[in-house]
Amino acid sequence: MTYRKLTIEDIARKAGVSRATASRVLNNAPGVSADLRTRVDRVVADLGYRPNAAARALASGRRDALDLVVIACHGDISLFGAQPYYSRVIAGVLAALAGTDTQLRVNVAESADAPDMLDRVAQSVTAGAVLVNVSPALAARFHARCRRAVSLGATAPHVPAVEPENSRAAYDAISLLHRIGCRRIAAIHGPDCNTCAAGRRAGHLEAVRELGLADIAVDGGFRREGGYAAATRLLAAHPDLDGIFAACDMMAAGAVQAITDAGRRVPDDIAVVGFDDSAVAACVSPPLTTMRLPIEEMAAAATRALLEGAAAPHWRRFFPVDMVVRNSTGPGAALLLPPVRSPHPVSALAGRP
Amino acid sequence: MTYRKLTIEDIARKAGVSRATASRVLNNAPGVSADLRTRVDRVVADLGYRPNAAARALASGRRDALDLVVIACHGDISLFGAQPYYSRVIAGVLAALAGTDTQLRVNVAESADAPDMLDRVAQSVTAGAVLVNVSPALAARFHARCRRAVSLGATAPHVPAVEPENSRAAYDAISLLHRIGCRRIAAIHGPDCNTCAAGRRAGHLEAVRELGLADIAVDGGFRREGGYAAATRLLAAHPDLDGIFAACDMMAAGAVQAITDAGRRVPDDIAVVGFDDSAVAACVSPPLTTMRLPIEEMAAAATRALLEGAAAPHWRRFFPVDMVVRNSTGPGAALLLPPVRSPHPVSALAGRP
DNA sequence: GGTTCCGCTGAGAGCGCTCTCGCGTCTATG
DNA sequence: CATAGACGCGAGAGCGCTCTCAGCGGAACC
Repeated sequence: MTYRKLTIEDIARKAGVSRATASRVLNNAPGVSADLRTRVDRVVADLGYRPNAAARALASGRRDALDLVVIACHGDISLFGAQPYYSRVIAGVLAALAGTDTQLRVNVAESADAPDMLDRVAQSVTAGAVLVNVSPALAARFHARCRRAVSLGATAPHVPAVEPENSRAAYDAISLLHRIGCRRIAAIHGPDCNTCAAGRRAGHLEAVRELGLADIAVDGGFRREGGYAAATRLLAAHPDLDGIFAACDMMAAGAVQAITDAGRRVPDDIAVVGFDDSAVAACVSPPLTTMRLPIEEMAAAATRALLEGAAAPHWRRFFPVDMVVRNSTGPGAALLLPPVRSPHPVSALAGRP
Repeated sequence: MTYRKLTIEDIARKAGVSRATASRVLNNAPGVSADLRTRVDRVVADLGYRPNAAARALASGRRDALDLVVIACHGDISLFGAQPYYSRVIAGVLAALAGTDTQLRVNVAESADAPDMLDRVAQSVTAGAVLVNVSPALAARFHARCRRAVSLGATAPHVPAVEPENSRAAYDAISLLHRIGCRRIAAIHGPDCNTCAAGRRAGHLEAVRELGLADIAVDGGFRREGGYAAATRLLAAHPDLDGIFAACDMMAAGAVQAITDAGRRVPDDIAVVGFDDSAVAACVSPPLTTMRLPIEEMAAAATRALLEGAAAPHWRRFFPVDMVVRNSTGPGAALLLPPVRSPHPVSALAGRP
């Protein structure tokens, strides 16, 4: 099957119009008579013509692609496959992109290669970029070069962002543990270089301060095995532990396993709260009480802001993180009222990382 | 900060060479003196120049991007976020792409829009496309237009493919259930339009035939809720059920939940085997015995074949699916020898879908 | 010294598209 | 009836790059 490459020239010739008119029809631009428009449309349909994206991008300066930029901590690119988080981000972006015939490009780099990768992406003119876990400094530089960027999560002040209330949510989670009676609460955090992990850590510290708890915290690397190892260590160091807050569900799942393996019970001996409300949360036994991060919605909002060009430098959209009470915090937790929220939950946290 | 767009012209001028020479240096083409080469390289580094991808693609006809093409069943694009499968595919592709400065484009469409999307992707010349769950007919058409495509999973005969032994693995899973004593075994399958689901269904049917089982099968849509609903129905219809094979771990997790909610025990009353060995498998209680699909490795292999241009029409690479025995099949299963495998496990299955 | 060959370089013609600009036609206006 | 404006259309100049081809100087050979 010889499938000769069609160009707009072919279409124009076949339809008996100029290249310019054909282009106008293809782009739904005004200033074409209905007659010619249908004629061109038919030829396009008959021949199955598709404009060449590269040529279009070059000529127009616009791009048909939106970039997702993810920086992996410590070169841990494999986290991308292990964490449900990222596929949920992609799902959200794709949902917002559906029907726009804008394509999604996925760029993942380790922190070491991050500046290089960001420069490359910034240079290629795109519909925009959704930045995931890009440090504030790099995000700022990126945004300075290519104005079309939105950060998923807290970042530099003048970079537009979609932010979950990480800090607030972590505070709420620990507050819940406290209210069901836990007094010796530990936190298993994500890696330092992860911006979300930092926000959750801040919330933990605030809870420690306000509730008069000891600051017991370890890093679980956002992985199940890390959560298992962290909980094992915590259990050994603090035999009186009665509550664990994990900064993601995968780590919480590992922690539950470690607790069980150590011969303790969840939630009777130790209550556990996870974070994300990912697919695993409901699969764990007992099912995890967790903080529902609206990842898909946030990613979709960031994408839409980019497509609509609505993302001015200080544009910001905050997403509440709701508590999903399941069994890992015991039967009592469900009966408790949700923690009291201020009307503008975020203002209280302004200035926090 | 005024960040004027650099072109190769700027580089050439600044380095005192022609555009052609600058281009040669940028592409590591031979025929440039070491002197000029270093001069150009330094200017590029100093100015932080990045060639424009669109212009490069247009001029060379090559593309710096590799496409991942996913067709979602029944318009169920949200499965992308709910199934760990897809992020593992992406992780595998990204791993193979690391260091090649080829970018990944993700294209997801519902079955209804599939022909349209495939045409668009086929038209834009790319480094190649990894086809996930594209029907054999569409894959064949796609491959006819753009020779650079590899299917992940069984497909049309002359489309290159990386195939897991789905059928064999499903057979092995059910055979395990049979060997630990299950006699009333049901299967929870994926949606018909999913090619992997079809392979697993074929293996189930073979097991039914060879082991003399009843053909009890329902569709669980590759989702946890679907698995829960399916198991609930199965339990009601077949009170004597003692084994369940689920075509993915998410459905298996749902099934375990349903069994527990129905007051039966896993594995004591009903043994369960999942598929994929995804992140949830280990989180479920009891942890799932499952078939480990080397998704990342397969995706990486497909990607490498594309990059190296090794994917001739009949190119094929088969991946064995190993059994991971955990507790959902009881303590006895671990003691059983793995099922006997023929030396070339796939040849026996040749001609199967 | 003349010829050949070879390695390095630059000029220039596109790649397929968009978009400005100007021309011609057609309708409202004074 | 002349003029202005609006509208539809085509010509043509790029977008930033690659790649062929011709030229040029120097080494090798007769």
